[in-house]
Amino acid sequence: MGNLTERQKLILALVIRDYIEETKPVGSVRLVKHYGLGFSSATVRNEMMALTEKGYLRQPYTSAGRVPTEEGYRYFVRQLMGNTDLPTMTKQTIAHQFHQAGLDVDQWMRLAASVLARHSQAASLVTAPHAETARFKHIELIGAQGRQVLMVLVLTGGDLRQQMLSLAEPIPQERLSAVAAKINLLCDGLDPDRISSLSGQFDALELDILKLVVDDMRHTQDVLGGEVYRDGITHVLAEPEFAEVEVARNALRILEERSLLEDLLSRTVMTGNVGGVQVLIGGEGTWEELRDCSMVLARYGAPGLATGTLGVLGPIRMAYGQTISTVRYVAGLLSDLVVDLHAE
Amino acid sequence: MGNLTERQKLILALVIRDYIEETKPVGSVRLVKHYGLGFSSATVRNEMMALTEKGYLRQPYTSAGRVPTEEGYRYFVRQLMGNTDLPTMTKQTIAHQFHQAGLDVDQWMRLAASVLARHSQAASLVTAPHAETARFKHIELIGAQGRQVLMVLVLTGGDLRQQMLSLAEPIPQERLSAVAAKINLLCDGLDPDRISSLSGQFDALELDILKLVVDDMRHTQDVLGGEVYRDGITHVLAEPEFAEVEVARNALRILEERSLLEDLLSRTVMTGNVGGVQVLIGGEGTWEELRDCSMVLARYGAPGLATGTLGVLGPIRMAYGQTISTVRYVAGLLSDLVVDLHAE
DNA sequence: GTTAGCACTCTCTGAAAGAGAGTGCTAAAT
DNA sequence: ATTTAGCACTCTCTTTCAGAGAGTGCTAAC
Repeated sequence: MGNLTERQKLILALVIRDYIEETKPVGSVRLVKHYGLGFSSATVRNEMMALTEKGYLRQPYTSAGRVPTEEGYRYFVRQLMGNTDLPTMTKQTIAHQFHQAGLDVDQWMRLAASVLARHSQAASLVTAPHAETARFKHIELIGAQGRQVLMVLVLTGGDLRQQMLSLAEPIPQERLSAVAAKINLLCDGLDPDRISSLSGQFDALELDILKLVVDDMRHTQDVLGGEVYRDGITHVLAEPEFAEVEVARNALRILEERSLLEDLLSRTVMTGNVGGVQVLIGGEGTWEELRDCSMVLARYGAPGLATGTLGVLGPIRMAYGQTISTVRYVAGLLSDLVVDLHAE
Repeated sequence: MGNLTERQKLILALVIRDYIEETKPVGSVRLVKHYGLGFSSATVRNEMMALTEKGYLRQPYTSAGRVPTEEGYRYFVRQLMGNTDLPTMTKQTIAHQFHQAGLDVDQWMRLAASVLARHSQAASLVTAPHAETARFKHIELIGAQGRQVLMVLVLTGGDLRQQMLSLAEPIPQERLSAVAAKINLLCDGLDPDRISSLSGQFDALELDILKLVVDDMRHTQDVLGGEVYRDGITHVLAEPEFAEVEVARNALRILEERSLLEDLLSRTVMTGNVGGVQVLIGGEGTWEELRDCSMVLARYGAPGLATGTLGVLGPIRMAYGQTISTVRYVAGLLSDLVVDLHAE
């Protein structure tokens, strides 16, 4: 599939650009006229034929204009696009919004989803940051009415889990506080496995609670342990490729079904490094559900402390440059947040 | 708009039933044949004319079959439907699922959204329960690294709020614990206003924190203070009336935009009683966004303790009987949960 | 009050025709 | 050896038109 000449690269890039803007097959004449090329439409036709041969363009039907193939988009993103970056103005506006939100993680997540959705004109997705390896930090047991007890579990990295317990018999608050104090003393900074190994030093009530603590800590390590924030679902519906309801359903299922999402994330961004942006174009042969759409994903956070995932889902005909730089920039901001939360 | 004869009621009910099943205008001949009526199609035509006159039916175009108007659906829901109830089997299955979920509120919410979506074949919506009047129960201040402090605030009813604070200077954990203990002692069971009035008894650091506590408590009283759980968005997209993308967008915006939702809920279910189910058919002249869809909403919980909202959004051509009974039943289950969590 | 009969209305479907856009090829020009 | 002009050809999209079909509303008989 030999390499492309400079002129072929130019034409491929222009076809993609034009198709993204106009949503209809790009013809040779239009290309020459609209972008003031220094050669004739016949030349463009010849080059287009070559690009079609190589699998980067295709014709919806004989003697129609050209449309980029998925392979074409991939080549564009990898080789042609260059390192786009958001305008400084845009960056400042976004950063400003985040600074106004203070240090509330929930706010940041919501804002991140909103910014991603607006700037990429697609559906966005943000998972809350959580520690990769959960370590115990603090437990609090607060008696509610009767046998009900609220257990609040704090893990390193600020992960917080709550749970209502229903005990066999009412326990006075003093006893609960004592239990919490003992656990806090003995388990400080330990991972779930270490905690399990300490069972000898606790009585029955304490062991009951420790078991819940360990379960909760293990659960927190899942990819999607925390909340998932979404936004911009209506944007993708506005795109013509999602006019077909079946296509739209398929795409939204990815955002909606936790199991699909978990599978997808664990096999993509979770294998990559923080900071890198991954682009999935049209399922890539692996994900049937993604057949008609693309995703731009990134992992953010501080490795070892806490990480999360964010990304965007839109049509394959997506403004990759703009979207990738937005995802990268927001990932950077959220990484800063995570570091700030842990910084001294 | 005089009352309807028994036969007119029967015909209206059958038209609605048939239209819900078949999604196409109902003709007089079909009605007679398909439901074995004891009178002729000409009679049905006469009655249909009367029903059209009264505003309960309409014709998409001259000499087409009849389709229910919104007014028709409303009459049906109010007068004709009777008190439907889910089959005992179905109820048991649902209840069983909930019991398996233990006492984890998050699980219950997710399950409720899932059950509602599946049984009504529409998009569902559940808000977590929270106290109507927030009362202080417990505060915990946990030093993270450096000047960062995690504040965990527990309110009566099990509402839990967390927040990361960034203090002006590092404070040792002993001091933080002392502050928390003092606040716990003095504010126990108080509402935000009372807490504000105590300012004389605290020093600067304590006042800083108390201010955050009060703000957080006030925020919790909002309709949508907590998390919103959604499910079944793909169901509504499968309905033919949402094939038009504009219509689908409009409907999904209601679910997506917090501000719209807040307005909607505060002006409907929040004005009603716990237990009652409210049905909104086609915007009711008030909500432009709801023009092409219906919602079935209910409030659940225990008044005075904690309440939440749940509901379903689907096309106007909705199986109201089935949906209403599902919403009612799930609301009942969640109310039981809330009571359980507070019971002694 | 109910029903059969019938003319009429309106949509839906499919076929046919014409317009338009764009290609691929050939042969000339650079 | 490229590049370009010219041109026939292909395929879709839109419009038009006619016929089928479903269902009504009216009238007159039961």
